Amino acid sequence: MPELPEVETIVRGLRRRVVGRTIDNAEFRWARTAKGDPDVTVAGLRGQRIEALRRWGKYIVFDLARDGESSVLVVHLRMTGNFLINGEPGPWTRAILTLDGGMSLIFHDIRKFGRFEWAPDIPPRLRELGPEPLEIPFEEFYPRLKARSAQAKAVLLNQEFLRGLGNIYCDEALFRSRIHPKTNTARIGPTRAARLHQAIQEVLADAIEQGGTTVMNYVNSEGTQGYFQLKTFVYGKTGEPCKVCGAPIRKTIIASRSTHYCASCQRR
DNA sequence: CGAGTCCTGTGT
DNA sequence: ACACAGGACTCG
Repeated sequence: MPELPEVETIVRGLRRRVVGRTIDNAEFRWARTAKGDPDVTVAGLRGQRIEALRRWGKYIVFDLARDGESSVLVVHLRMTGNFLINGEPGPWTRAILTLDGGMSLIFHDIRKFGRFEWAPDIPPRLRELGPEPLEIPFEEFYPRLKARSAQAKAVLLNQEFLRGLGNIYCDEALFRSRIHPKTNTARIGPTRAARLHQAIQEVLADAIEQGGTTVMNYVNSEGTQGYFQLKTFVYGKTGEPCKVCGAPIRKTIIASRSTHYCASCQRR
């Protein structure tokens, strides 16, 4: 479920509740949720004060401090991960962070793909990711786009190009900018590139404003059902009429991911 | 590049 | 029974 807007929503929901608190204990009910040795991770997290909480692409970064030493807890929710504040542990609970003041963070993750990594600092792999899509100016975006020579959908999905876009928002941004997902990025001129840059920013901003996009059972950090949802134009709309022109939305596979587009609005 | 892997749940 | 799902990593 989570792409940049969903992660941003979760981080905003958690931040005011956890910053300034101390991790009294950590528990992994699914050992592989911890990257490396779970016991080492637990020992590393105990007694850490949460100094700040931020988002890095689709990652959640807890900035920690203990005895004057800083470190980070990096969490990736992958497909089905989520945090519940003060929730009851259940069959899909993979990790629990017990904070001071009688507070707990339950990590709920049906598919067990989510990962917790405790490290001295932001790992190199994260530093090598591309810029934040909501922060990159067009003057930087355009040459970056032109420097690639691959299908637009594959480029947008690549976290080394921009960090945080996932399958839904790639399809939606391409639709909004009327660019066919198979267009080679090296052949996108300044006009279309500007539309794409703006579409990316708009669709992410819209989604964040609405608390993300719910496909299946999205439950926010407070444990209540998500009520708003971004309306998608193409994602998951295969066969339905395009909301702009009425042509049926098509589905294909690009970079081994399902890709939705309107063949009439998005010409090659 | 694509294919396989990690996983469980849902829909056909 | 089988395809498919918001993601990312490893391998050939």
